[in-house]
Amino acid sequence: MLALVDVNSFYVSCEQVFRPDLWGKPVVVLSNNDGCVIAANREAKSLGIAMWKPAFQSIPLLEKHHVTVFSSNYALYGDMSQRVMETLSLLTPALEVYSIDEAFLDVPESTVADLSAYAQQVRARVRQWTGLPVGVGIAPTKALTKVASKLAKRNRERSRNTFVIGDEDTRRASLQECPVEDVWGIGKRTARRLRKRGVHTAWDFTQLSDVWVRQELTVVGLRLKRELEGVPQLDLEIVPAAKQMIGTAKSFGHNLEDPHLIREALAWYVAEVAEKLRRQKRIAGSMTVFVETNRFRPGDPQYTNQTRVRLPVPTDDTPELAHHARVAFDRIFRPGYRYKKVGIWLSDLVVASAVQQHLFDPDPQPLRPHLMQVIDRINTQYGKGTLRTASVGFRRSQWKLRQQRLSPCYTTRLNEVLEVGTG
DNA sequence: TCTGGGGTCCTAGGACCC
DNA sequence: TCTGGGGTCCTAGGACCC
Repeated sequence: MLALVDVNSFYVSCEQVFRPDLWGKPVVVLSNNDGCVIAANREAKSLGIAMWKPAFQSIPLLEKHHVTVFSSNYALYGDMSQRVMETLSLLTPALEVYSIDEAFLDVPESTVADLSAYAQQVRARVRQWTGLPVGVGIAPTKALTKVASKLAKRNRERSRNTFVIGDEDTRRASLQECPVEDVWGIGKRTARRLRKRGVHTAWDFTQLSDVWVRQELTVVGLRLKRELEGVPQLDLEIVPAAKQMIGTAKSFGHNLEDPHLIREALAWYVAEVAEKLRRQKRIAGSMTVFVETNRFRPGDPQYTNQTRVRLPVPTDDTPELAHHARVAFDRIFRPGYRYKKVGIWLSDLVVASAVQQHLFDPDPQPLRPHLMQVIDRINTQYGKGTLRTASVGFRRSQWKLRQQRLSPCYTTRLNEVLEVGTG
């Protein structure tokens, strides 16, 4: 049996752990750039606050109900996530970290006799050690644990945030209660198609023929059907698979027309992504650079383009990557548009030690890796961008994201640690 | 005025090879 | 008048996840 553990309203709960005065009150967290509401606790949802709506459209409602609003604080959420995962790892023989707030656990043999008790134990332990509330869904396959997890949420009081699909009758009843669009792996588009064919629940989906599912929804759909039937198709991935791409693409605080400013933003993103690459001990063989105008302003002329560059030698060197990124950018930049976003993805990643030198590399620079190490160390200690290439410039305030309601980095910055008043 | 970011997997179709 | 079959690699685009 597998267990899916997920933190309730994860981002909001992280904020509340350090603001206990906010438990029981409506709280939301905004996306990057303070653009949309992306997380809301139950109290906020019950006020009718919609997710993924532009934040400025929700402001009247937020103010009317005195909802507390935070910008996203990924340093905090990332660190809290690690604490949750470490706690869970002590409660299971095998753990897959599935996302920032979810993990699949192999249920220990010794607890199979009383799965509900195990679920409660997991909940209590995470609560005590991290302060965060979690839900637990237990079932024989990953897709079914997802269904169980939904049901655990639907009736929190009765289920105490846990649900077990342990026998055939429960499986059938659970699938019949589960709307097809709530099934893991069935998105909006597919759900619409399925509903047109009279498939309304997860159960209906399992009644379709294999042939049809394979043909219309590819092997992915077929795998899903089996999983819902209780036949495991997806193994626990205990060792996280190496990333195939590493990238970053963030919207600007304001739309930009000036290519010089966009190049500076791109240089900053390159530095971020190169550092990520080095941390994962990988080098990149190619990169994709892309630009986008603001698609939410249909009145503006729209333009998006991307280009892929194969690097002469795979590298993790920031200036080298920045050079190629700039060349790529100049290839796709067109004047006369108001740009919203520039992004870079690195791919063809290989283990750094496996680097194949270019036979005719005109300018091998054996000291560069050391330079990168020094830069990374300084920036870790003194803050991102302390030491940077000149191409990043000094005008970050003209494009950086808006974060007007950022909470302190309680657990990762010494000078922002929570203080307990003395009187 | 203000609408997220970071990923994965799959398929179709074109270019190219022998 | 008639123009193969089998295969790989690459890119673009769609769909999905959290």
